[in-house]
Amino acid sequence: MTMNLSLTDIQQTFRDCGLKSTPQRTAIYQALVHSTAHPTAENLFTQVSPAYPMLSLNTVYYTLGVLRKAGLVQEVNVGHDRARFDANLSPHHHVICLGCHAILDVMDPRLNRLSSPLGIPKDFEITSHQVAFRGYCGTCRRSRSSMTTSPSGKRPAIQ
Amino acid sequence: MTMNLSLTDIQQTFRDCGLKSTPQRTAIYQALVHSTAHPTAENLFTQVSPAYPMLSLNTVYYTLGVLRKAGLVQEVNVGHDRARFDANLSPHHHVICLGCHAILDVMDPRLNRLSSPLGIPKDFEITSHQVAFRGYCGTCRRSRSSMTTSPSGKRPAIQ
DNA sequence: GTCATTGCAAAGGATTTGCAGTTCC
DNA sequence: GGAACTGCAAATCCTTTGCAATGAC
Repeated sequence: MTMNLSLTDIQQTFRDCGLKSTPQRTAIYQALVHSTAHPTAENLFTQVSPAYPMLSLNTVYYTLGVLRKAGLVQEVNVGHDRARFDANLSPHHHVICLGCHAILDVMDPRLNRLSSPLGIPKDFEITSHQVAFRGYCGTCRRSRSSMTTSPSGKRPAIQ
Repeated sequence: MTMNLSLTDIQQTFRDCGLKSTPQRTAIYQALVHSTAHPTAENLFTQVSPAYPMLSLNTVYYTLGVLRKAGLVQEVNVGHDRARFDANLSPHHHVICLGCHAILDVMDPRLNRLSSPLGIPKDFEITSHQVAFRGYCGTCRRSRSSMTTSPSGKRPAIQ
């Protein structure tokens, strides 16, 4: 989520990017801008559907593709599961909960200034970087600790 | 790629993890250990197939799943395309070429010591982090610059 | 008027599941 | 001997493609 964009703001954004402004497109983008949950295409479909019962999931995919190419949206990839989307355009990083797969934005500016990595070919041009922190959110941590605590304190070797 | 593991090393590793040692499993793991290319399941299938003509792609998936659960292999996710695998167990990071989708390991130890990120809930427990650098390798950079150079130097607004 | 966008249906591609036969321990 | 592993086939799930109708500019 970047900020509170009004409908007219969004339509102006579309115009600036040379995109046609349709009700579906506006609704999908607005839902994404106002979300911090990094929703999937289907999440957005479910959220926008009530207002546009004729909306098809295909349109959500198509729209997200258009917005991505226009640079208004980024795809966040965690695991090789379904794609998740983010309308936060400022450089930022992510924290991913391994339990519930929640994704949180991390705006820590120190992470934006990592020096170029050692040991890569000199002619490799780095254009961006992103840090992914993994761990367990409070809720998942609590439910895990009550589950996996064993007398020996050992974890099973597998899984 | 971690190091040069012999067949007996690999069989010992499997034994240590409580995994049965089969020819297919050994071949798949060996191929992965000796690769720096972060191959896909299908890459590994193609590579191992000649020696084991009866090998099924399913077995490759199954094996990679077993190795992942045993902690011998990690899945590297770049984009939401096919999963790629890495037998490098030491903490490390990745550089991804946006042109050819090559993935390089980055062993820069400074990246292993990032401080905990600001602005996340205090009860979120971070267990690991990984930095993904993106850019263009020398080859892709050269073919791109000869292609996209335009008099105005402007990039197209879309795509 | 033209071309992007939409919706529906079908296709595509990566991965998983079911199951019988085999192999490792 | 028993459980894990393998191979084949079919199923599943996310995403893309084809195409005719609609709508934005």
